[in-house]
Amino acid sequence: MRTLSPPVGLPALADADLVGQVARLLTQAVVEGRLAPGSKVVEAGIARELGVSRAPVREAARLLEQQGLLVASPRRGFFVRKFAADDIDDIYDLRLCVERHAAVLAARNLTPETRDMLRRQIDVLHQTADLEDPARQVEEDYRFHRLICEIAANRRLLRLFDDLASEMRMVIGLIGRLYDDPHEIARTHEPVLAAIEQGHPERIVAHIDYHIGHAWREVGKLVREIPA
Amino acid sequence: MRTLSPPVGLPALADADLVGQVARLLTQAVVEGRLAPGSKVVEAGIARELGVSRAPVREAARLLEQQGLLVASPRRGFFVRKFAADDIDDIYDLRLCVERHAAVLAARNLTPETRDMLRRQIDVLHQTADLEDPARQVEEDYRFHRLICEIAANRRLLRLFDDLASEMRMVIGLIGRLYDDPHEIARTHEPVLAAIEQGHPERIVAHIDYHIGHAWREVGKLVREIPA
DNA sequence: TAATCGTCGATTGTCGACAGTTTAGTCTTG
DNA sequence: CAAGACTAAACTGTCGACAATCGACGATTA
Repeated sequence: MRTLSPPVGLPALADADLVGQVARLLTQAVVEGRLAPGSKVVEAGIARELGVSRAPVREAARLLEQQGLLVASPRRGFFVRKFAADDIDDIYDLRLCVERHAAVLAARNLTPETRDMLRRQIDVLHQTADLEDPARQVEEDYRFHRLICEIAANRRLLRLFDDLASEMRMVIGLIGRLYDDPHEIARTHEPVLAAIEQGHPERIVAHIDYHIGHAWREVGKLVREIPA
Repeated sequence: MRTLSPPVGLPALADADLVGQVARLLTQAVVEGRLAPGSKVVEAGIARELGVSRAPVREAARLLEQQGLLVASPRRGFFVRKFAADDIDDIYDLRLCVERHAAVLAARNLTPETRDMLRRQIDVLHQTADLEDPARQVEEDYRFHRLICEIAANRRLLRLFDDLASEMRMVIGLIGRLYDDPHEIARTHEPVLAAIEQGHPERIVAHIDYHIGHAWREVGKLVREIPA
């Protein structure tokens, strides 16, 4: 008798992986602003608060360092990253570079199935727009762009997008609010998809530039308004 | 009286940073092939061999994981990354994306000083070509491309380039040999610089594509010849 | 009075130890 | 003889402890 677990899509049982949990909690604390930018993250303090030893906290901190949420200073500890206007520009400039490339590749790989996935995600964006849940809206927005990277079928590129997304999440978290009209945002994704469907690299790049350039300017403006 | 330490050019005291040293030694071992791809990296073993405890080894391993040299499998440990042909394509495709962008930005920022730095680095490439030292040649090659990223003046982009370079170093290390004629390689950098000096984005991209596409094809060929 | 030195508490870097899990090897069984 | 169950060794994840180092504050000196 085959008792070998037939793979049902179970989400891998909320791991007993301490490092991951600590990393998630720290990320939340940072994004929600409970840990102010520039403030020190004391290993022993976090460890005590969570009831674990310093080892997992340390590893989680190193993880978040690589993700750009914390910065490590040898023998002085970890600090919550401060974002200057320059950092915003660096991040969005790189994002532009990545997504242009991803979109062109995605157009090349596009199938009816993947096309529908993008289409459906735009629908989700419209539905989410009614929910008055900005965090969710941002998340679904990223999901659309992440889909493009998935369709581009370059794992290294997808990982980079995820790293950038986590940095952007932090920035957005610091700003607090973001979009004025979520429906408007949802709509602006449509020309991007249309360009990908049509497949002219130049037109794709132009629409990606417009779309991301818009976000760039918005975020940049807000960051300059509320400086550290 | 101002006795405030007048800055004498002291070389910043070679760090006693264990993690960094372990990371460097592990990287060497991997690049030199003493740790075969796919083989397990046992924390306690490395620790004993280096006369340190497992803690710094663990942190170093995590670092190399983020750099793509090792892969971690929960509760099973770290393994030396195996590169398939797909991985090569992913990496070089992303490199192409990054360097196109960097070169265009570099052209925009180019000053007489930075122009000369690039020019001089091409000279170094020619000089190194006579040394019959392939590792050094590859290193100086990267230095040229890294310079472009520095001139582009996007720190996030520079970090990405460094990450990609470390992955490529590993691949090159596995292949062993690389170029047939180092002088030829040195020469192929000249049109890239010329295009950057001229400043037409399209021409820059075209030359970058040609230059990196060449390396891509060469490395790809060798990887397919010597599969895991 | 201002800059430097010395001291003390707080915090990191590193270590050895233990528990639970994985893996390799052996034995059993159909 | 192959496949599965069992056992023992090896390894990872986590912990608490200790020494080295850092930052702050008060003492000291010109």
